[in-house]
Amino acid sequence: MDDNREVLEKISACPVAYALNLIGGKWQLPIIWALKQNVVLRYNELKRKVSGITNTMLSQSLKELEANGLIIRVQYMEIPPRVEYSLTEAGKSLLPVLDELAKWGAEQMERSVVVTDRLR
Amino acid sequence: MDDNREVLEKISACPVAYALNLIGGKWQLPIIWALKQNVVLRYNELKRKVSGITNTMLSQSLKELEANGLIIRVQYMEIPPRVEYSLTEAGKSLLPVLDELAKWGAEQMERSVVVTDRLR
DNA sequence: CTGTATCCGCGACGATACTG
DNA sequence: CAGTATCGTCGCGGATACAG
Repeated sequence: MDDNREVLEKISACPVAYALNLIGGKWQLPIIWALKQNVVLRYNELKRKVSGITNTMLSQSLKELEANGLIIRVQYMEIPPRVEYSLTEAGKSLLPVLDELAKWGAEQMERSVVVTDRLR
Repeated sequence: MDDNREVLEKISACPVAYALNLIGGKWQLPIIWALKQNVVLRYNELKRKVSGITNTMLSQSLKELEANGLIIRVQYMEIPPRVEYSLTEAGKSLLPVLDELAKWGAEQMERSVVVTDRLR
C-alpha cells in the first residue's frame, strides 16, 4: 500500500503516463474499439471481433479494463453461461480522445508512407 | 517492401494503431514531453531530463522518432561533438492530442485513486 | 560529448489443455 | 460458453564497456 503511493506519485507527474497505464496495453484499445462499434458483446463475440487475441490475453485484458472502471461485466446465471461486456461512462469518455488520436494518426499516415517500425 | 505493404494495410485499418506505432514506445512520450518544455535539447540534456532512460534506449528512441519525422537531429561538426534535438511540425502537431489524453488521464485519476496496475 | 556493441534477465505474450 | 492453468518463447529493455 505504501508502494502504491510511491507509484502513484510517480505517475501523477504525468497524466499521459496514467492514461497509457489504463489503455496502453496491447489489446486494450482493440477491445474498446470493438465495444464502441457493438455496444454490447459476449466473450466469444469479442474473441471473434478482436482478431488474433488469445483466451489468456482477452480474459486478462477484460479484467484489467473492468478493474480500471472502463468496462462493465454482466454475468447471467444461466446454462450455458452468458457474460456481456460494455463500456462504462468513463470508457465512453475516452472515445473522443481516441478519435483525436486517430485523426492525428491518419494525418501522419498521409505524410509518410513508410513505417519505420515498432510493430510488435 | 511487399512485407511492408501488408503491414501497412493491417495498420491502415486503425489509425490509432498507427499512432501508437509512432509514439507508443516506452520512452517516446517522455522524450517528446521533454522537448515540449525545452524546445531544443542536447543528447546529455535529454538523458538528464528523461529520468531513468539508458543510453541504449535514448539513442534508439531518438532514431525512431527521427525516422518517423517527429523530431529533428542537428549535428554540429565540432569538438567536442554537439547534437541538438527538437520537434518537427509533425511532432508539434501531436502536442494538442497529448493534452487531450492528459486531460482524460487526469479525470480518470480523480475517479479512482487506486491503480490496478500495468506499470511497465 | 555522443553515441555503439554486447550480453543477459525478466516479463509479456502465445499455445495448449483443461474446468465449471 | 466462458473462462483458468500451465508451460514455453521471444524480444524489450537494462547494465556495462567501449569507440569516434
